[in-house]
Amino acid sequence: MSTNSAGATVRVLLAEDQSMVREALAALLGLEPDIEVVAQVARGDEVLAAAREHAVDVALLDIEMPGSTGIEAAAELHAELPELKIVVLTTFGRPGYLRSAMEAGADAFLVKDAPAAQLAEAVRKVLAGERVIDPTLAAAALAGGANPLTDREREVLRAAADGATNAELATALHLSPGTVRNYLSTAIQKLAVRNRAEAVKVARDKGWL
Amino acid sequence: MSTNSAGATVRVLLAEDQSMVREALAALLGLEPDIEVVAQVARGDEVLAAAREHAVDVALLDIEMPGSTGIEAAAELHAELPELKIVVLTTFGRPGYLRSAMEAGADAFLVKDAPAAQLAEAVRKVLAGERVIDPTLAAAALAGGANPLTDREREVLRAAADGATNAELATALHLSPGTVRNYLSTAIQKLAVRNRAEAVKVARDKGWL
DNA sequence: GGGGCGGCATGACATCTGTCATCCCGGACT
DNA sequence: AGTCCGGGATGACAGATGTCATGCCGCCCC
Repeated sequence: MSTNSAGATVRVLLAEDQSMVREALAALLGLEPDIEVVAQVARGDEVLAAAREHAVDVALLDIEMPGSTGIEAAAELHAELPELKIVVLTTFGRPGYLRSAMEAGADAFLVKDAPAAQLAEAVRKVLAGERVIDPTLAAAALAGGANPLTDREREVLRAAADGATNAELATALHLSPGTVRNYLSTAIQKLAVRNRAEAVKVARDKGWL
Repeated sequence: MSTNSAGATVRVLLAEDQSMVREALAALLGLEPDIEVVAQVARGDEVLAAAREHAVDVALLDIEMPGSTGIEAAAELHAELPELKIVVLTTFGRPGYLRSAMEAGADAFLVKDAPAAQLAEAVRKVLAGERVIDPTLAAAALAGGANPLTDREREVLRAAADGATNAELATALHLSPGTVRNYLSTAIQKLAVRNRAEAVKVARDKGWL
């Protein structure tokens, strides 16, 4: 159990699947005298156990990871270790990601093309009880509105993303081919596009997929 | 002009668009006593000028960058500064990327989920005249064969990737709609898939797009 | 000079996709 | 009880897409 009192070093967990990036971020944080990276994992489903075992103060989570996403890991951490501060760090500044990260209990949301100095800064701020969110992204998330797709529409769209045909989608999802087309049709209209490919594209880069 | 003689420090240029990753990699390399990161750029089209200005020994290039790709930058460097060693570092281990990186004059090809230690090691090896390539990837590149698509097919497929309709592609590429369909049809057959969406997918993750 | 290949085009045809109207069911809210 | 919404389905229809045969041009190579 760590105390987080002034002067003590912050115990950080790093979750990121690309080793080179992960170890590089560790090196970066290692330069800060008040921060210590005490655990590194490459999969979302190893986050909770590692956080428990190493009694970490702050978890730094990438979203795109095998096993489970950083968002899911954040939700688990928030439920099991409510004291723990969570920083979500991701490649894509998708408004939907920000929204779901916050709903999962994240304290900070950073994109990887922000200056590196913001990383250590964010760690310190969340520890002080602050929340850290890129204002531009926050605006986009609020303006963009919530995900308009129903669960089923999202499922079907996700399944259709790789170019599967309607018949294949139907068998894969245990639906009638006609129903698949109906869901895709409504999704297409809700997203104001003209075919499934465009629908996949916009849903993806809003973080709705 | 640097000498690269034993004992001298290696002058490295880092090209990577995501600041956080770039600065983290710089921190990582900074830990090595014999390596010095003397220049950092975030765009492909700034690589050549920076390499000239800072008299670098090794250029470390990400592929996915705005301006121009790391591959294109590598080709420029190789033509203008043949002495310079080039390490291509990328997120995706696509065989096609490896192939074109090598054709562009790269001396090493690393994927970001290799262990971080390989980065400094690769820098030293290329400087010693060695070539560094992941054997698994090399095998895949050789087995996978060359890109079977013609220039036009690739162009059309790339343009179709975002879900544009045939008519739109036709006007965008100054072609007849029928011709667009012909190209897509041949591309679909060459890639042994059943529609444009799948064609885009497989072309993409072979690095052929 | 003939053959092959790539770029470009057309027309015909079969299938796939997207839309719409319409239906049934169950849960939630008034 | 009535209404709305989401899940699931059917059938009909128009338009988009994929295939194929065929033709023309220009280039390169034997």
